[in-house]
Amino acid sequence: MSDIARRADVSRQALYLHFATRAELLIATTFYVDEINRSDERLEASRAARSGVERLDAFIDAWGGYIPEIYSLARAMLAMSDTDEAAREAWAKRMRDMREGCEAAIVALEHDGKLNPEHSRDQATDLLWTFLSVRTWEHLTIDCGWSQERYTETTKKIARQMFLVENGGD
Amino acid sequence: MSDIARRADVSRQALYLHFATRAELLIATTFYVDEINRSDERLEASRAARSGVERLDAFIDAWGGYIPEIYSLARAMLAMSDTDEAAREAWAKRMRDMREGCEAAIVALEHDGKLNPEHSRDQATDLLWTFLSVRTWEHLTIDCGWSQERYTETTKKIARQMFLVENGGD
DNA sequence: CTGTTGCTTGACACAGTGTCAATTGACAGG
DNA sequence: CCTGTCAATTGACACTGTGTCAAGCAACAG
Repeated sequence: MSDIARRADVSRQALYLHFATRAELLIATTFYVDEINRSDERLEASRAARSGVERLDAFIDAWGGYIPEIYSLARAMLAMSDTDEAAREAWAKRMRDMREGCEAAIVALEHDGKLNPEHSRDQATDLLWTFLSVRTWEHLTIDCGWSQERYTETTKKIARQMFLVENGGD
Repeated sequence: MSDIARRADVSRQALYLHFATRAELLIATTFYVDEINRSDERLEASRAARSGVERLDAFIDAWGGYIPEIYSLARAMLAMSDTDEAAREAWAKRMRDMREGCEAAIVALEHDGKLNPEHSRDQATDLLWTFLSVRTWEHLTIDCGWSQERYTETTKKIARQMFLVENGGD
């Protein structure tokens, strides 16, 4: 809080006039960051896609490309979630919203008759949700040293490999 | 530290006679837990496997089954890694060791001529490493509500689906 | 001139980690 | 029996970080 106050050129106590706790400040920051990054517009492309495969690719590009923008904040929120119930719930809600995007992509595949019957809709959604989690991104880019581009391309490839009933195009 | 001391029926200061910092205590605990859980024996089965597919399955069973045993400690280590360099390095080393198990399973597949050429050895290793990470286990079992059994079975299934050149048996 | 608003300074409480000094009790060896 | 050592004890302290509180100040509107 001291660091933030200094960077914002206000007193530490002034922060508490606006945010009751550190967690609350962090949560408010997530909304602000979404706003300046126009997170909703980013996901527009995937909703506009015609085929299921297109939608899957577009969603992976959109969300996968968004993660690096929010990673620092995501880390802070995840760390906060260990001790703060409100932060945990706020982050969980954002992730549930993101899961809906995953589900919509899987449903689009299903609608095209292209969803691999090895996986139910729910299971495919859970798996896609996991591949696109911040932790998975963190592991592949930071621990494995993959570039951002390699991350999105490989994620698209394995998603097609796993979820498509016929391998539809690379 | 107070809590631990109380549970161990010693004074808080006695802990500092044995472990210089909280991080050091945590790191020492990981060695202890490995010892009482005979973590090396668990991975024996996968080394004994004849075919690559068998080895892959055995490794997923062994490591996947070990995660729940160490999860609390892993969480503590991961949280500590945010602030403590020694803890980060200790955890990273354990994970690098685990990655060798992943690589050995992938190499065994490769040796049988069964590794899907879509993925290089390194890439397949990184992906298997990611699927078997504590964070992925955490996401699937805790956030998605999967049972432990479902986690290992599904992980085996997607590993076969992704890494095997011909779908070899379910 | 006055009341309100938003911020300031400066103090404090509380929890947690890590340090230090003095003391105690057990135990082994001369 | 005395003595040194060792491991633990109690009790204090420093330092950091979060959150609270009170008093004061500057700007601004009516």
